[in-house]
Amino acid sequence: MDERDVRLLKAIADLGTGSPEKLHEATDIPVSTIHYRLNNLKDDGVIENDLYDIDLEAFGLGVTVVVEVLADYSGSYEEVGNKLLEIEGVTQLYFTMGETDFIVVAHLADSDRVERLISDFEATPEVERTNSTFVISAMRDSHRALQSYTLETLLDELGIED
Amino acid sequence: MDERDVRLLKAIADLGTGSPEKLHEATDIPVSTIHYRLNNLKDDGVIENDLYDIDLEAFGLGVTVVVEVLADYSGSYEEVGNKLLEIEGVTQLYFTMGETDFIVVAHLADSDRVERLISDFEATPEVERTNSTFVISAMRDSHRALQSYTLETLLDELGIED
DNA sequence: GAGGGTATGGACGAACGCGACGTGCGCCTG
DNA sequence: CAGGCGCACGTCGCGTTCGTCCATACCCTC
Repeated sequence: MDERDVRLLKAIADLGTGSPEKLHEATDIPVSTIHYRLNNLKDDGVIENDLYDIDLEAFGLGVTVVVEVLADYSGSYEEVGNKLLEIEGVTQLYFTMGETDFIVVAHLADSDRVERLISDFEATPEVERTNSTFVISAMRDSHRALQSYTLETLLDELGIED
Repeated sequence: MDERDVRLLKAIADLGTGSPEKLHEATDIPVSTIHYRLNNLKDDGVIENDLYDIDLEAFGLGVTVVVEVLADYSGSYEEVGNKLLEIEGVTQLYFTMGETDFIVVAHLADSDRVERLISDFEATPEVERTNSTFVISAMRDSHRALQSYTLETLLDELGIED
């Protein structure tokens, strides 16, 4: 995996499309080369399916951390949240009820990077305290939430008659 | 949104493809209707992009919960984890270091369903205690982890020369 | 039974997937 | 250093698939 692969994958993530033509426009990589690269990435298991889900482990972001963030959001929580969103590696950001204010899931290259992540958090003035938990194994880390449901349950819970 | 829409979206999630032909095989919905339906879902904002990311709020799974699970995994943690994975609504499951054993992110239809989720957890013999946190606002809930990085950082952290 | 929304089938042009082939570059070997 | 080999990249072309348009059929509702 080299720079071009990374640019390609990032373009897919940013644009939200797998269209070779669009990716060409964004990356300047010739369309045929995009095919060539994507095929290799599929063979290598970095790309998992037609939806371009990425195996973060294979890609090189194998470290997952869950961070609880306590913050003083005397302004609005959105304001603080947006600052946290700008920190690199933050994949999920939840504003929550209860003891902690934000819960963050981050995907990082290695455990050394966790340090930087935390110091990025602490460098945000509104952040008062953080509490990080290392993930040993991500047994499921999917955005395809519907997978975990049966069709019946979905119809049921959404109140749809057959 | 009706049964067919749900079947379509679930097929996309299960198969990991957006190919109309494959979806037709899986759902028995005519190809032209698949086009018709998917277009409507895009217009309605349920499907967000070419990667078929789903707006869970628009879909009807607008409630997010983060649950810490304490378990007795005298067997293997995989064994317990696999049981937890079977519980409907579990989108992410992390086996972690530290005080808690598992951290779960779940997407549910409404807050009533949280009750059932928790009782599903508690019904698992190995589970000793759970601690759930409601999400007020999911400020980012993306699987496209690369979005949060700049190209430079990615290259840097993966140790790729330009 | 008239009319709006919804669903389906067919047909056509456009886009895509993929294999075949050509080129350039580095590296080994004689 | 010449020649040969292999890999990565790019170009071309063809068969397939996709997406859209239009015409028709369905089905409630009034």
